[in-house]
Amino acid sequence: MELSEVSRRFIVHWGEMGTAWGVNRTVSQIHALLYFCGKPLHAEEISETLNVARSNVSNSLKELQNWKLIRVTHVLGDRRDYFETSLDVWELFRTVVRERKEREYEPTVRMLRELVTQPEFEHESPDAQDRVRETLRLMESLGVWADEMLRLTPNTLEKVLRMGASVQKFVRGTPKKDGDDEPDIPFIPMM
Amino acid sequence: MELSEVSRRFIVHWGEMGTAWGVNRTVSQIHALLYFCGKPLHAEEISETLNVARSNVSNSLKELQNWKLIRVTHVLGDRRDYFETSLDVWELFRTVVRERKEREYEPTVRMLRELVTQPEFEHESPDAQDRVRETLRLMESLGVWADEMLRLTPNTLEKVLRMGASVQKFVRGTPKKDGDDEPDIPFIPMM
DNA sequence: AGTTAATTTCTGTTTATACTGAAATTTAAG
DNA sequence: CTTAAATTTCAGTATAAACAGAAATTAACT
Repeated sequence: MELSEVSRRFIVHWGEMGTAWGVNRTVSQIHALLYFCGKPLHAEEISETLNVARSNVSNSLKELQNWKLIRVTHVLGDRRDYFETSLDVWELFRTVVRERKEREYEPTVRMLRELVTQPEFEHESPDAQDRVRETLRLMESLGVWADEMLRLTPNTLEKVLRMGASVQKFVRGTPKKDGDDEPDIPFIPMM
Repeated sequence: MELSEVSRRFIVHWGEMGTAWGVNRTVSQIHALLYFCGKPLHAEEISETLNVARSNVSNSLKELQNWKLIRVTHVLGDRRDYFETSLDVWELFRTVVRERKEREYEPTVRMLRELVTQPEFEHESPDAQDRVRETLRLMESLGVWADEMLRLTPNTLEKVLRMGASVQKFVRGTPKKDGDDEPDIPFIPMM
């Protein structure tokens, strides 16, 4: 398939950022391609379009399936597997968050939980104990919050996000004109 | 410095996760060490404690400074630089979010903004145009929201996080008993 | 200025990951 | 069952990042 200059730029950039996002270039490029084109493609076409080895495409597609970012489809009278991604960017976003939570976050929560329940943990300095416990607390709060957000539809999620500023007012009263907000306002649960 | 078994486990795990978090093992280990110990350390001591080359420590400390996660301090009658990290895990969290936003997110927003303003962009299929524009919209919403959250004190931030469920009720009315929420509820701005 | 401690920079090595091309396997159709 | 297409696995290569150790630089004290 011939790529337009615009799509090429989109895909190349996505590939470059992939590294920062925790996937390799090819994986990221393939996903960008499927998203931009908006139609199912087979491996051979991907391979030719992006100029990467067929086997590389195969492995990258498997990786994208692990991420739950693509699914297989078929076209009548064609044996080949076609791959497509959701075209709803909010849904994609949720999928990525869900996966990253599992990979980058849950393992540490588990470790911390185990650590604080060990008898030897009590031998640490009280300050260090507090720090570890606070870390666990933060991560658990984040986890609960993320799960709640992930339960929302993309549509609702977008609204919640747009509410950001309002939520702030709600929690802490009137916002300050400039600089950081006041350090400590008692929390009144809302309902 | 001699590490306890608990601290060793903490530091080793942190180091392993570092890769998934976008920093290398040593960088992550050093930060874990400084956080766990809760007192300033000089490079030599870090080097000995973690068994990594002095030069590696030097570079990793610089990297941690780029991340704004550590600062230099000094002790009277000692020429050496001592390094310490904030012991407030919420502040650390904010710092990391701020940095990651800049590194993993802003570049793409910039790219998308440029892309949609190019004249050639209009030649793409309307659907592809929409997808790119929606992607930009999502990322800009996220960015605004994140900036708002980052403006809060750690204390307030924690409260906002704990409000997660309530916010949801607020946006979409009563939560459903099970499964996904309803797809489309009109949004009534709150204030 | 000279000396020594402290830190950084540099170069080469190691390690991990990405990738290619070929071989092997699987899958579907005849 | 045979054949051919499609896909995956595998082994070797390339690339990039992490790291160690030495050399060079910087900074403090005499």
